Amino acid sequence: MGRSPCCEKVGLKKGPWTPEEDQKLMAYIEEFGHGSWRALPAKAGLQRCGKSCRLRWTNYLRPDIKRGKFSLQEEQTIIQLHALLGNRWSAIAAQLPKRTDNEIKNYWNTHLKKRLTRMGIDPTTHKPKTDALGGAGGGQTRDAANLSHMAQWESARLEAEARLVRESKLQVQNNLGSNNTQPARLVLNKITTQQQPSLPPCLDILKAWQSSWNKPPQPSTTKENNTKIMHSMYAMMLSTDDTLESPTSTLCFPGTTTTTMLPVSNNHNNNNIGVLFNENNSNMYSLATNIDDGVFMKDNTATMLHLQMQDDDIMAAVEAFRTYDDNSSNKYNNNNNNNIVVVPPLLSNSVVLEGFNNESNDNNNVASLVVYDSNDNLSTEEAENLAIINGDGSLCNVKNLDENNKHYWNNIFNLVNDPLSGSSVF
DNA sequence: AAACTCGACAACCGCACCACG
DNA sequence: TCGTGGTGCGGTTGTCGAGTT
Repeated sequence: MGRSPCCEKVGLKKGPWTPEEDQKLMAYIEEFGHGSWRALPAKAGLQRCGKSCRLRWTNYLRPDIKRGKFSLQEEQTIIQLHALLGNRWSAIAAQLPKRTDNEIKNYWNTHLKKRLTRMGIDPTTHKPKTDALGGAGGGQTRDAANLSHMAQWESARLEAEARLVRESKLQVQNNLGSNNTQPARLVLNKITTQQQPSLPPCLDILKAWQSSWNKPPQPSTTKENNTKIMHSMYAMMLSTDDTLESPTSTLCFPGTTTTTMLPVSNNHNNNNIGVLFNENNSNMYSLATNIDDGVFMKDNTATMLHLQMQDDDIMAAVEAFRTYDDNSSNKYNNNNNNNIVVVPPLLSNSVVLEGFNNESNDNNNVASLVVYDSNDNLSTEEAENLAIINGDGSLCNVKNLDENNKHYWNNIFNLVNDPLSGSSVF
């Protein structure tokens, strides 16, 4: 036996609300409060069902609702919490002041979800789609990149989880008589904006996302360069809808026969990003070197062009690298190990991102995305496979990843169990 | 200029949960 | 304990405007 409907369906208006209806609803609630939603429409003179009134009020008319575009930090929080909580929009909304669950849900479905999908990340699991990219034999390039993505997102997810556990613990403490009556949401927000020094040594892309947007261009230092790397690699990837579909950006990769230059920015400040190379008719791709504030790139005639790129381009390059079809043979042959170069902005000569192939002697054509910092004196051998930029700018080579992962949960539990460890919040 | 497509967002629907008598 | 009303919640649909053909 079904329950009775919340109101008589017959004769009630549906569909978009008119300004007059909004005015009636607001006027009534401001004067009397909403009280029983079921009884409200008749009292307020509305031909609506109470449920419709409630939704209209909670999702649109409420005075404490912030409308408009989501900020970077809000996006960051949504992704973090979604990785942890899934489609629990109300729980996510509870961490985003003045945003409704419906608004967050819509924003996720129309923006963030698509963006992640385009990046090859399953928006449900927050892990790379291994099968979506792969044809037979094309896996290893993608595997390497996917591993990178997986590590990044897993790190973000675990960090969010740690935060939530801390929050829960804090709430328990409050319930046990603490004088701290600050809502947990505020605490969580504070945590969100601060980094834990003891975080697992994997990339926190969300921190990068946030910090990169918060920081204006500054003179280069190694540390700042690292921040900018994050900006280049991930902040752009995640924050720009058109990143991967730049109408002016056409990348050429092994197996293609033309060389296409990436678009050249007119913006000659240091925010630009330089990208790559193509050495045509050779099945090889050359490392662009002598990087100044742009990049040298070879065209069809092997003429070195000094270019400056916009942020979108770098992600086009990264995505193309990550998804490029390596089914055909001899792409990473010869002795040319340097397949892709992505140059972050504000770059000194000491930091580059490189795509490597170190398996040229067999069928395992592993083209990996490697972060190389000359300050670390990484040899090619050390840099093989995969490296990840940590949240603090240091490097985490994939060889150490498993070992690092072993410490993930320990770190999380340490954060939870030791309120003083690495947290300025407590 | 009209028809069509698509994205964004508001709104609806139905189930689940909770409080209360 | 059970029935009922009220509300929360997540999935889905509808509407509208902008862009494209």
